[in-house]
Amino acid sequence: MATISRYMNRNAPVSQEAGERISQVMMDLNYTPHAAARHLATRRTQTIGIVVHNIHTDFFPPLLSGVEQVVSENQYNLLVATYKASETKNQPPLGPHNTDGMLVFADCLSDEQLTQMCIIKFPLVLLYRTPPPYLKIPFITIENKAATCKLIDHLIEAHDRRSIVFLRGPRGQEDSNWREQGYISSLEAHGIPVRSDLMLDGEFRGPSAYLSIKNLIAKNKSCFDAVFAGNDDAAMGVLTALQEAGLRVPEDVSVVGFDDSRLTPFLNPPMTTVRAPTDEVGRVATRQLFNLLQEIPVEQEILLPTEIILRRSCGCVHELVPAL
Amino acid sequence: MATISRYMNRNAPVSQEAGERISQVMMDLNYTPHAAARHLATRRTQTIGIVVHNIHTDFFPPLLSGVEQVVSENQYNLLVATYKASETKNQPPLGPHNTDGMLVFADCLSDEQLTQMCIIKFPLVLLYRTPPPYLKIPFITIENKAATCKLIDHLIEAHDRRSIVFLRGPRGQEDSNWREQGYISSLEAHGIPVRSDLMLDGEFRGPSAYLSIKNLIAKNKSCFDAVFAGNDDAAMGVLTALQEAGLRVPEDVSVVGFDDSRLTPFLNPPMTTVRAPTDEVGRVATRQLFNLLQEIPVEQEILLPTEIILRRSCGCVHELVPAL
DNA sequence: CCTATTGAAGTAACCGGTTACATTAAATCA
DNA sequence: TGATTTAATGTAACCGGTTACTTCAATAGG
Repeated sequence: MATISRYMNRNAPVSQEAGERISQVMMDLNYTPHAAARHLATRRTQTIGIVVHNIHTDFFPPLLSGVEQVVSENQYNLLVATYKASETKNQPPLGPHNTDGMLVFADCLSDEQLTQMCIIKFPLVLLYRTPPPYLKIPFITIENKAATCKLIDHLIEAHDRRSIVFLRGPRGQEDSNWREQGYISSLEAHGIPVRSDLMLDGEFRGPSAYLSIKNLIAKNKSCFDAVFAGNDDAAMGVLTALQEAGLRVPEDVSVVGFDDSRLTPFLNPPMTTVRAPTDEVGRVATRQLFNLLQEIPVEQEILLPTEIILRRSCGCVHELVPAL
Repeated sequence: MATISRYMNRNAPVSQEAGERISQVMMDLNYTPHAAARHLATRRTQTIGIVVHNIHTDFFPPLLSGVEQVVSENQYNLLVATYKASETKNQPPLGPHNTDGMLVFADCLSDEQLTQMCIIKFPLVLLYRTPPPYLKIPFITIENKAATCKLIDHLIEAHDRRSIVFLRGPRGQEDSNWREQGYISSLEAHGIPVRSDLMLDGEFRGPSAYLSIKNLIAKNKSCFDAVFAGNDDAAMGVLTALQEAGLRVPEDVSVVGFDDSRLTPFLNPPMTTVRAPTDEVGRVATRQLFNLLQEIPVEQEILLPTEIILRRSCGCVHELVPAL
């Protein structure tokens, strides 16, 4: 038995002959080692987990895809769970009991839950959020504020927009706050007053954004000339609401998003947005996590750059054909 | 120890007092049971797996999302792996050793691999494929042929298209074959000859579709007046190629897709396509798998209906605003 | 030639739960 | 009241591997 184990793990010498017999018998019996037994004995699950809010918005696929890529390169398994601490009293479905480490998206886990996991030294990497100040957890974020600021600058300077609606993301999500800061600082830099009646909920989702814009239009159709949608998903909802109201994009209203998700160049009109390297976030974060697992020192903080992408929805002439 | 186990699994009476002590201590110690130990003892992993080709195309998110929903309703874990038997010699990353059952997308696993798993009675449900005739594995498919046929009928009858390009999906994927059958039978029903020079590779992916159309245009710009793209992803590639060549959609060329993925109504022009209940496939399949796990008899074969959705890309007037 | 080292394989404890079986006390029954 | 059932708990084997420790033979070193 021990020899077999040593053969399979190649962690001690095994005679040629024994090796051949083992591999022969393994073939004959169609043997695969029982993962649970191995996990139990080694205390390693060869599995990492990722906790996200949901899977079906355009935002997650590239993230998951990046994660999955690195995970399979490392011959690990990937457990995917949807969970949001603020919406349930259940324990998180993933943790030390079934994974070796975890990627945590934004506010899926509460500060207390993170603290618990830190106490037991459970390897974590945070995506799109910073840890509470008393915890040392590596995290990956993207440049939100500067990009948003530039985008708003562009609306103001290039397209002479002054009444720019800002759609917030979900409360408690840092990206949303930074984008708000960028919005405000751009307005202030241009001496434009920040109007709270133009700052609405969007929740980074189409339906919610749609409703916000629809309500705004119901109150006063011409009180705004541009919309920063929060993200691309919300931007789609904005387009719908504007179209319903007979407002033209970009002639009457400029619309800009965030993420540069795969479909933005195909929208009508093609959407001006901020390119965020979502798949790269997934890859980098997963590599960080694997480093943690091997106790290789990791950078505490990684900030990935973003870049504004001008297309037609802000008012720019845009003759480029969508890239694939 | 046994009492604790019984308390946690509630499968034998435990005194009130003992129960309280246990739960108290569990809180104090911040105890979570070790999944691997449990798996080893019970021979159940409380985990199901899904094998797909990749995650990042628009097709998979709704599928995964549907699966994940049912999985978490059942308090199970979900292992996600990308794998394609035809592209590697490695063993599949998922199987009896780490899951209780598996969902298998299309041709991710080979017939031999399926056979192996059947021999050991490993619960499987197939997505978008039928099992080889000698295996009894429940499967979920969608109505491909009739829908494609109707869509081609529509191009011919409503828009007077005669030279309709057909972009194939990946070889070995049944959906693609059925769609081809639908295409052919519609042409035949209208007495239009089936031209092999109009049947090109698309692989259900944008870049591939783009190249096929680009090549075709290079040969003869006006040899076709419509494109059935195979799926929506490919349709996006088609749009790009046409746009580059200065061909207008739908005036010069009608373009239609398949799937009705989330973005199709937002494309420019909004895409005529076939609505496939992808998330429902995920849910239904997962429910089937859970039935198998509990040895509840399941339907061997489930065929979900599809429905054609007319928008502007085929030439129909389309005033509806995209729904969210 | 004797000892130290190395290669290969065996032995058994251990990982952390589950569960069949045994035990004991309390409750029910005739 | 004694016999039987039921509730609650204890005991220990077991799930299927890993690995520290041991054994033994072959080889190298002095």
